[in-house]
Amino acid sequence: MDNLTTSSEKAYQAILKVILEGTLPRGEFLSQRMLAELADTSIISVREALKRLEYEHLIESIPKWGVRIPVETRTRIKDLYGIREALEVMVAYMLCTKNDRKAAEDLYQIADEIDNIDTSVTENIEKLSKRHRKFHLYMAESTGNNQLLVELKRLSLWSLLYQDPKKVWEVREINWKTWHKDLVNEIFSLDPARAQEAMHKHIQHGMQGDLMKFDEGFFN
Amino acid sequence: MDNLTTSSEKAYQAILKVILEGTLPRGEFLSQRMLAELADTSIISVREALKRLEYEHLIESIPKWGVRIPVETRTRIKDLYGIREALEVMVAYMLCTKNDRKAAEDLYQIADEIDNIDTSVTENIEKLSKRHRKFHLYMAESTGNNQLLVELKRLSLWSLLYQDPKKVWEVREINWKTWHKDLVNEIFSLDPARAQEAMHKHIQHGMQGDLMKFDEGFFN
DNA sequence: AAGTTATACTTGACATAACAGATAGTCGTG
DNA sequence: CACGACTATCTGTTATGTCAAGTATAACTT
Repeated sequence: MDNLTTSSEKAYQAILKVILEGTLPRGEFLSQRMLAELADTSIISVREALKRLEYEHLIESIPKWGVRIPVETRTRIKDLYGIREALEVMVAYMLCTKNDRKAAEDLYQIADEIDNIDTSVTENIEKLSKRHRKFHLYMAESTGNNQLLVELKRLSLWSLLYQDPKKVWEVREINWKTWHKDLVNEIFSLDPARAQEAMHKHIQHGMQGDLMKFDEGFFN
Repeated sequence: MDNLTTSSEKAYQAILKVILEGTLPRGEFLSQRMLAELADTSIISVREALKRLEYEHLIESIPKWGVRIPVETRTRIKDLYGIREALEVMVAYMLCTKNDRKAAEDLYQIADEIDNIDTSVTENIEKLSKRHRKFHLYMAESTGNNQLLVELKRLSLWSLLYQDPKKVWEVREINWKTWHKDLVNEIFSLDPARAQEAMHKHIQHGMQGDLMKFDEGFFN
């Protein structure tokens, strides 16, 4: 956990916690005073925290009216995944044109670890989720563009909102054993078109999983 | 100009104004009280405005120390252009796969307007800048992904920071008369690889112009 | 004269409280 | 019973004042 030196940070962490726990109802407006009491700080710190959370797509703010946790819709999911896809494809493109062999080897190894995890063991699922996050962040780091990393982290918070990993991974069983290794190979194929197309597919595949969850009414 | 109903908005507009005018020195820390006096509001409204400006990459904030207009560096320019490139390439990709003929025709017309403006007339330069902005925003709109538009607008504010259009456009004289029309043609070529590559080139070309300005010491 | 301490002043951060707008409930009147 | 005005009480917004921390300057000591 970060420093809780500043009061805004304290408010941020507290609100983030209850959001991720899912205790707050979606769609209903949240009272700033209530949140201040909950976080044991003042309203103004809460407001700063809310600004940040809005920026991270975890809440939406309607001026003069308040903030709320957005109700998910298909279009919202698709839109945010679109941003994610844009950034990740750019990562793939940059890695491809840079052709950093060290990064290629490291990534291949991480990909191998991911592909070989036995998902039938429930304990492994969380581990898989962590590895997968590490995988994508490592790619972003390897581009050398720090802003890309920042933006991707900002989005990754949102996707934590529905982290029931069982559903997420189930869908991907199709071509399981080489799914991530193939991606790495395509990225480092020295052909930007192939690299980008592989990443497009990768992200879109993930989105399909989340959309299925949505259709099944996973988000109350 | 937006509603100046809220006080934060007022502060935001006032601070944005002085930033874009370039009257504030880069690198030096700005006093919140001074800004509050300048915007004729209270400190807290200024603080909210600063948070937003930080998200828009116009200022950077160092906790417990204050905010300042960042000194530009080559890496900062390249990093932010990287984000821009990611989003714009995604726009191109989506337009290509959607293949909306109406959008194609509209865009071709705007591109034609841009390509045919006589840049030797100084009055036209601002017009050109506006058209170019419209061009890119129209593309983003046509994707149907609203978030893409939001993110691009957020970034476009930053690039306004060095809007001395003479320099910007000068560089692009090379293959002038069909530069934007070619881009539109490539995007709607039905080949995602070509669409993306054309947009990569387009943005990178713009970046090269700004980097040249930077090397010439354009940003004091 | 040099170094150290004290003090006044600046800054950002924050809490409290006052303000404005909207809503819901209630009381009173037709 | 119905309907309109008033009030109590929510809400977000914002101004004022306070606090702590850092900085420069003055003052004192050796």
